[in-house]
Amino acid sequence: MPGQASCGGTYAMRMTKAFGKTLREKPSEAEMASHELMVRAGLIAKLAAGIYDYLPLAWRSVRKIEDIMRREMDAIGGQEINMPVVNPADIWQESGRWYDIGPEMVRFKDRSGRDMCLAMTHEESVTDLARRYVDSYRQLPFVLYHIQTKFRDEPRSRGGLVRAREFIMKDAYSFHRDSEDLQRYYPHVCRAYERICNACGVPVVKVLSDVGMMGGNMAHEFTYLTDAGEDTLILCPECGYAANREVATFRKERAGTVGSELPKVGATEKVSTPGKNTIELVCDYLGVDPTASIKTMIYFPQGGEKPALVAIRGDLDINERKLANCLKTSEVRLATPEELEKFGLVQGYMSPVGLEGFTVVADDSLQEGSGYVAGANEKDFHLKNVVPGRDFKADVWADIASAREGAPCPVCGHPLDARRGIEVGNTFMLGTKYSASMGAYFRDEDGSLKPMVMGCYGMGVGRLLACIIQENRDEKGIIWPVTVAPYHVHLLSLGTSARVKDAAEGVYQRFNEGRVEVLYDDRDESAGVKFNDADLLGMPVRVTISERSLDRGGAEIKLRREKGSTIVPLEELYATVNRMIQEEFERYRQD
RNA sequence: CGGGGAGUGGCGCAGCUUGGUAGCGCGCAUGGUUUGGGACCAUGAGGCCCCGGGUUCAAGUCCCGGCUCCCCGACCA
Repeated sequence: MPGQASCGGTYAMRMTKAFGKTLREKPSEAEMASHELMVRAGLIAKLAAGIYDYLPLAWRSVRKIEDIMRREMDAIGGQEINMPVVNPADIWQESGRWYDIGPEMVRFKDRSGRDMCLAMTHEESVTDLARRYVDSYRQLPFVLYHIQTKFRDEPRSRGGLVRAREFIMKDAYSFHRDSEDLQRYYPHVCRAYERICNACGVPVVKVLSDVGMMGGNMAHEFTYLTDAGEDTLILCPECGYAANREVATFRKERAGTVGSELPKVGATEKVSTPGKNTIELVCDYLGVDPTASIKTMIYFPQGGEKPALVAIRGDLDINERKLANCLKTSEVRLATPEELEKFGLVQGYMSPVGLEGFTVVADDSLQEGSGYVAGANEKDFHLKNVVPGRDFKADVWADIASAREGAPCPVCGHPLDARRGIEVGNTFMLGTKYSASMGAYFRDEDGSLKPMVMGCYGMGVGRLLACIIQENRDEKGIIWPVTVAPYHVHLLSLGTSARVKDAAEGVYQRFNEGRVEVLYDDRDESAGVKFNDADLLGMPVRVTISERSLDRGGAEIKLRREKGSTIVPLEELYATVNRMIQEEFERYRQD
């Protein structure tokens, strides 16, 4: 069958022989629909928090998902390899990540005391491979990928396979002569990613994202939109702008502020504002709009040396991801009230005016306008007529504001939407972060030695499986897209009469010989149990054989995703079922 | 790591307030009756009530400590 993944040569399975069972009730551990269904249908079993067994049905799907990934990665020049789960520490020390990454990476010593770790991703090992095998620009570009189990000791696993600690991931790495070549290649990966997700029945949107621990200069996420998601995306319904909230921008338009109406303001003026320790209270009290006020917070960068004083327009919120990025640190932490006290500051009355010893970071929203209200750095007092640049200087001017629903789109100005989603895959333009630090150089045409320019592209296999089920289901159970269904056909017999049994066995035989992927419910169960299990397990085509169907002339055929059914004579069953499967595949055909 | 919740046969839960023989539904086993939407009858098996300490004549229940798991947040793919 075209485009059809094989499952190790096993086409048919009797339910009386199949390992696993279905659960009638919702397991207490499951919150998300996909998680509940995967446990109830006997797809996965939890061994520990975030650590799961994949049972036979799930594993068949996993292999089909992987084959779709292979097909698409091969189509854009990928070559599959496999890299070790266990890495020696030294390559991670070379890249620096041994020191940057926290306890989410599992570290241990081997018997001779050598530092080792469980690779949570494979930039280091693939870069090591590249530096040992590549000498010349003539060998570039190339793309390697592998599909492998990874372990990250997540602070909080959730949603079954959505966020597991041990998970299967497809990771691809491309190596280029220069960044232009990477930029030419990058869109091909993005297209492949969309094709993979679409082939699996999971719609995704491509959004701008933070580079995170990978480093590099540009990154996208491929996100499945669902309320059960854990990422927040900022989307423009008008022009298609899409970004993770971590990096999303927006137009900081001003609406009738004091500053814009009064280009020239006098010296700052200290005013009494007893008890007015929030933007809302102080603005109400002084009768000014929050857009004419300055919000000030103190943060400590990771490592915690010099604190940062962060100023932003009063109506906006600080985006800690953006702040961390512009402070060139991995994360930031808000100062506690006790720490503020040590600096002689009071929460609610702070401002950058007249303070020293801080890295002052100001949001670019404050670059325009003047005559702001800001804290006086004294309890119960604020300052009026504060002019950024005149009354305080910032060490860094940057966009550190958090985009939110309703803010104007940075591209077209239309109000933005905020949606939840699950990140299925990501693509990074890494640049030379790893090749330069690990010495992966090549000789270019002009004789010069250059670091290879890299891209890396990850996609979670188990997470995609969870998304497939989250998206393709109803109140009765899973509705597998045929492309990734464990079996294509669910054959069930009702009743114990020899007539029915013989007919069902005959059909099963015929399907088996014809290599139709069929799950045969040959159990001695009541009709209700069999139908409900068939709905729960969700194979695309259901074939029912019973006294009633035989009286009506054959077997009943029903698509899981549709309501109606038809009776087909037994002689025509094989051909009809094959045609229906073909038609189902057509629905997921790409291009 | 902060906040909340839960650990009782395989699964889902009650019992704990007010200490006194460990229960229900589903599942499982055996026999029988059933078979188009989670059937019925009968019989039966299955428990370190998360762990450790304490109080008490007596602890699933009260007290102290710990572990595990789930949810929200932080963080992350």
